[in-house]
Formats: sequence, C-alpha cells, structure tokens
Amino acid sequence: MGIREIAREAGVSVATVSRVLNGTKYVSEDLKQKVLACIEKENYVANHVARSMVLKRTFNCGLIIPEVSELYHQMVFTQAERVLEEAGYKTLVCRVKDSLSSEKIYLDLLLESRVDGIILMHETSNPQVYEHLKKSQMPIVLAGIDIPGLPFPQVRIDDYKASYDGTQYLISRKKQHIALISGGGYSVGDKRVKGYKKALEEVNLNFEECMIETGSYTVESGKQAMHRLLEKGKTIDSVFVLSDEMAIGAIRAILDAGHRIPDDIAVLGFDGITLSSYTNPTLASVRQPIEEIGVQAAEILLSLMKGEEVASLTLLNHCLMQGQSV
Amino acid sequence: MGIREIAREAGVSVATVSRVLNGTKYVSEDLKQKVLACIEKENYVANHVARSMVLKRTFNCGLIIPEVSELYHQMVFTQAERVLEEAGYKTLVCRVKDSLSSEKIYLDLLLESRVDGIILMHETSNPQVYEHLKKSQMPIVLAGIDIPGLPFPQVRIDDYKASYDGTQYLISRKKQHIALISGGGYSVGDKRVKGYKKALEEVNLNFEECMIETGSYTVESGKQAMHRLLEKGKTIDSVFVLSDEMAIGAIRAILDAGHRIPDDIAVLGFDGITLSSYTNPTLASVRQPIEEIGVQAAEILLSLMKGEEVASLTLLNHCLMQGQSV
DNA sequence: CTGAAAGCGCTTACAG
DNA sequence: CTGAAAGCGCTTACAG
Repeated sequence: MGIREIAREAGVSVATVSRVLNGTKYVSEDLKQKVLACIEKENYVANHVARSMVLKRTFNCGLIIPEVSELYHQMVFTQAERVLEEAGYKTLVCRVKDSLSSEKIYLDLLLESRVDGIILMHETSNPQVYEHLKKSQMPIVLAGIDIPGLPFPQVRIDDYKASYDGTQYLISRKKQHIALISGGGYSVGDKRVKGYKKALEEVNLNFEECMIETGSYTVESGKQAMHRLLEKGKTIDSVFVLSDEMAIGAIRAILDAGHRIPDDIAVLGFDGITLSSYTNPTLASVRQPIEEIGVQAAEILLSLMKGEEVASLTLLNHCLMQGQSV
Repeated sequence: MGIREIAREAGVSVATVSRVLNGTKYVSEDLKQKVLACIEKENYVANHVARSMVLKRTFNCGLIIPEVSELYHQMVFTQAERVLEEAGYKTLVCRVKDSLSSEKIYLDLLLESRVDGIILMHETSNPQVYEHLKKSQMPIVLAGIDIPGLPFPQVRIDDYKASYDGTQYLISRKKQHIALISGGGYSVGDKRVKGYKKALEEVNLNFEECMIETGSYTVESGKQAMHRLLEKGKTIDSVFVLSDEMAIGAIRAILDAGHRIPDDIAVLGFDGITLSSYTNPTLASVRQPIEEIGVQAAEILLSLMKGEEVASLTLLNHCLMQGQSV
C-alpha cells in the first residue's frame, strides 16, 4: 500500500499525493480533500525509507555513549534527544564497549544507516576510528569529552579548572589528607587528576601516588576503590571522587568501615547529578551543567547539519554544589 | 559513490559487488579481490537506506519509554538493546510524554520509519493509540506493563502478588501503620495498590485512604509524597514505596523530618534497582528481575520478527531484597 | 495547478 | 559463476 495506490484511488498522480503529504506545493482544495480521504480510509503510512533515499537525509541522529553509562550520560542524552526530537529528528542510541572492534563496528553501522549527524560522548583508545570519522564528512559534535586533534566542535566544561576548584574547596575546609578516586579511560579524567595535583602543589601539600585509586565510573567501582584506599591505613580526612556515582559507592564503603561523614572523612563528588541532593548524607559535588551540555550539543549538531558555522569549543561553567558530605 | 562506481572501477557488474558485500552467493576469488580492493580504496560505505527499501526491513527497532524514565527503565532498556544489537538490530529510543498527541505522533514516526519491531514500556491513556497499533501489523512486545485487550505478548512480574508479598513482609516485621506511596498512571501501579490493600485486609488492619499518597516515579516526587504523609500527623511506622527511586526521595524526607530509619519508620521499596544496595540506609525492596525483563522482551521480539509463535505472557519471579531500611 | 517520467542506491530473480 | 534489468516507494525538476 503505497503512494501509488492512493493516487489511483483518488484519481490523481503520485506527484499530487506526495505534494499533499508534504505540503511542498499548493494543491487545489478539491484534490487535496480526495487524497486526504483516501489516506484516512486506507490507513496509509508514509514510507520514510523511500523518502530518505531520494532526499538523502534520514532525520535520524546517532548518539554514542559508553556501555557503562552513568546517570550523567543519561541526563545529557535525555536533553539532547529532546532538542533533536523537537527539530524533527529521531535518535539512535549506541552503547559502545571500549574494544577496538566494537566502536568501529558501531560507527560503521551509523554511517551505513546514513544518520544525519552524531553526538559522541565516548572516547576510544583507537586512533583509527578517528581517522575514519574525519573522512566520513559526517556532522559530529563531542559532548563532555575532549579529543585533541579532531576537527569536531566540543561542548564541555574546563575539567582541569573544575577539579582544581574542587580540591581547593576541600583545602579551604582544612583538609590536609585528600585522597582521590579517579575514573580511567578519559582524557577529561586525566585533566581532572592534573587539576587535583596542581591545587595540592600550590599549598605545599605533598602529593602521594598511593592516595589515588581508579574506578570505572560505576557505583560499585567507587565502593571498591574507597575500600582499597581505607585498607592502606594512611590518614585520610577527605576524598575527592571524580564522578557522583562513584562517590555514592565511596560513601557506602566509608560507612561500612564505621567512619563518619564528613567528620572523619569528607566526600566531594563530581558531576552534580540530580540524585546527589537526595543521598544520605547529601553529596557535595563539583557540578557540571549537565543538561545544558546536552542541549548545546544538540543545538550545535542541528546547526552543523544545516551547514552553518559553529564554535569549535563551547565551554560551559561548573560550580560548587554544597552538601552534607563535606 | 555507490555500488555502481565500485562496479565500474572493478570491471564487474553491480550484482557482483552486491554479492561480495553481502556474501549472498559465491563469487570467484579473482573478482572478489578486485571488488574488495576498490571498496577499500574508495572508502566505500554501504547505503542501508537503499538496502532497507528493497529488503523491506530496516534492522531498526523502536523502544518506547516514558519521558520521566526511571533507572528501572534504563536497566531494562540497556539489556534489551544489548540483545537486539547482538542480533544485528539498532535501537531507536522514543521517550513519550503522556499527552494524547505525543504518543500517537511517536508511534507514527516509528511506523513511518519502518522499524522492524517495537518494545513498549509506556502505557498511555489513549485507546486510539492502541487501535492504531493493532492495525499496524507491527511486531510489538510489552515490557513491564499490562494493557488488557491488546494482542501483544507481555513480559512482566505479577505485580499484584509482588505488592501483596511486600506488604506482608512489613506486617511480619510487626508494622501496624503501613503507609503507601504509589505511582500514578500505570495499570501495574493499580495492581500493586490492590495487593497492598488485600494484605492489610487479611490481617484485619484497617485500610485508610489517607495513608496513600501518589508520586510520579521521580525521586523528588517520592520526597514530596512522603512529606505530605508526615504532615498529616497520623501514626506511621512504615512506608511501602512503589518504586525505588521514589523510596530514595522518601528516605530523604523522613531523615529531614528528624525520624530514624527503620526504628521510627521502616521503608520498603519496589524494583530492586542496583542503586538500592548503596543508599544509606540500604534499601529493602521488592525486587523485579529487571535485566531479565529486558532480555526476554528483546528475545521475544526477535522471535516475533522471525514470524515465530511466542507465549502471550511471560511471568517472571519477584523476590524480597533485604536492606537496612526495614 | 497537475502529471509523466527520471532517479535515489540497492537486491535478486532470470538468463546465459 | 556473472550480468542486464526490473523494481523497492518515494520526490521533484520539467512540461503543459
């Protein structure tokens, strides 16, 4: 049941049916009504696949997020999807594992699917993938990540500064033994570690490698990392956790070990997800404007798809979110 | 740059290129190598849109979740997407608001996009939508919801029994004043309320309408509902919250009001999301096999798309997850 | 304002 | 084993 059947039944040409369907050209009221009636009657559903082929646009966008995706990603994703939807695009979600093959395969799938654009929230360790992306001519926006050398616009905060500010906040609260739980695999993670070191350095607090443990951005990994820190028996009066979800795990580990928060150990998170205001104790955190990242990434992608010029870097502001945990 | 250019360059027909691309028929090693070389050299990317048109399959599936989506949905979604991906399908996510128009529009979009199947996790109040769905001939699976009268296979738990069991658990812990925070808009929610009433009835605890408040499945709504319950000044020794996320909000409200958990008020959640094991206090909950729901829904959808017969109802087991909150 | 026809980039019987 | 050709369901110059 295609446009042709409708045309025949309404006694018009397929061109006319197409025109009333898309409103692309004026069609006399008379014919329009006939066509509309047939469409209604036959329960006709337009075929976007055929449409996409001739238009060379699918009105689909791809969104690539890490498989171990955090609430942070969900929040970005939710906003981006909303903005894209309002502009008439659907969103294809791809959760990639960080295996060499997986990301490549997924990107190929997206390219083959002829999405109109991609929002990338996942870094890979494989430079080949990036070469591939560059060649593809695909409109791409990086959200919350920084991959130097790629010619794609980025939307993110200044992770170095944000981490520096977070550490300084703990210092200002008279903390002297600040442990760190970092998350591996992201260049923004590395920048956050550097910000932490810098802040310590500036006040002559000596930085010790053993005060750092690495998690994988999940709640459980945060709990385990905290557990490892506590087991070392070093003096710790606070811990800066580079994602709120890991911080929730860290809180659990601290409580399980019988320590009080913040009296024995203060906890500072990173991200400022909604949930952080509801934990017990409520979580102090370096807040990213998460939803804004999603909105901006989507809007920039829309501009890119229209062929407009866009800023190569959109730097958003972070801030400190107070909480009982510090 | 299509299959035709590749064919010309390799000195073969488009049919041959198509065959080596898809491995559908044996092609002599000689030609195959030539074709592969050109594909490599030209950085050719197959066009799935054209392919979908002739195959009448897109290898895309639609996933419809409520806009106010919970961690519960994310977990189902993650698993379903994984299973579908392994079978070669991509997933289109649609978050629908419960406005009459929104869901209809989204479904139309999905139908027009010619997805191969749909997993529905959202109930709507609009019967028209369901009529539309029935007519569409689309393979559809309902995950975690129950819409009587629809001929689509369902994957879910027995919500009535689960809620009954949860209430009974509180009763077994000597609770006499069990408040309820329900979530509106779902038939499974109604069933859970009935299970609660039934359990109270059986032990001659009189049920009071004022002991029930309704939230909207968000953390904040749970906090507010709990706040309203506390403000009534009725005796409450426990609260059964029909989603873990709302329970997290309820815990916050109870703590903010200066009560102890579980000594003053015990809290029992529903869902058993991963996070519940990390809250403070850890959350006791009626656990759904969330990930299993996602896996089964996807597998059933795959069967349906293959044209196989499937069970009209797959009932999975719930269980009671202990926690410090009770 | 309306229609006949070409073309989007593939797949696949059908012949050879 | 390989190729010429039809066809998937649309859109849109081009003519009238």
